[in-house]
Amino acid sequence: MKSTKQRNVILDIINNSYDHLDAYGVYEEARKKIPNISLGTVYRNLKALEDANLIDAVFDGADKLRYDRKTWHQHFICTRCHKIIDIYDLGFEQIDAYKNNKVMNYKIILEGICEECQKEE
Amino acid sequence: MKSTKQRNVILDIINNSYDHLDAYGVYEEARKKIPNISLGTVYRNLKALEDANLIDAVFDGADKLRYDRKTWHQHFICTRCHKIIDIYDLGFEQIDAYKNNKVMNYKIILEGICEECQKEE
DNA sequence: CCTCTAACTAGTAATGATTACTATTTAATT
DNA sequence: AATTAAATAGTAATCATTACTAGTTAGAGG
Repeated sequence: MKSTKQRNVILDIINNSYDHLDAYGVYEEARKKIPNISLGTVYRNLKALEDANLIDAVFDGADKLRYDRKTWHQHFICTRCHKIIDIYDLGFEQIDAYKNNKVMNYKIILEGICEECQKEE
Repeated sequence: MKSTKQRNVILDIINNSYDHLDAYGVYEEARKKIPNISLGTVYRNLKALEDANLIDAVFDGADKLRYDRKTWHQHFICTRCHKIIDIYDLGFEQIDAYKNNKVMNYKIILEGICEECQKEE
């Protein structure tokens, strides 16, 4: 992976933001540094950085992917407004009630390489 | 919510499938019962059924929403082929290694109504 | 340094999942 | 049975994302 000005700016934006930006939000931020950066470049790099495990992608529960720094934390997602709230201090015993947010459901998603894909390596 | 033939068929398909169908997959199944059912009807009802908490939506990690019955379970999602595997017996102590699948990451997503949205009620 | 080339970029067009729209039909209440 | 709000089929539109193309650049090897 080559190190380009565009890629570095994008990684920087994600690493310094707590806003769970979507691709267009990253694009808007990036234009402040590189005014003629292309939206396609933003999408391509977000995907490349995610594949390289340098950033995380979070689905907002509605219709869009949002991007997030790698610092270990979990998420609370509001099913009404689709706001994403970071959780740093989640103990399993508190899954049912997280602070003042009404938890209706929780999902534990394991991500990795399935057996079949491992065989193909 | 009115009870229609279309809605009942769609709910039935989800409740009797272990395939994590996407909207188009549900559409194809539904057409076996109602040949001229409209794709828009499928989308509208999937969303309505999800809002009514009768079915679940799962993001496949790539680009599509898939629908799932409400039976309590968790998911393993392959980051390579985006296969979704049901997990019924997840203990927290085994999060790091789930059967023969290589778990690279896990996400705990709490879903509910955030403080601000609660105030608006 | 200089050359070379694979990887990258900007800009634009295309794709594909999802939503919106419209005229018609239907569930279910009075 | 009459009424009507909600639902439907079919189609058009939207919008997030990806693909394409011609030109540019990072960085490896001489």
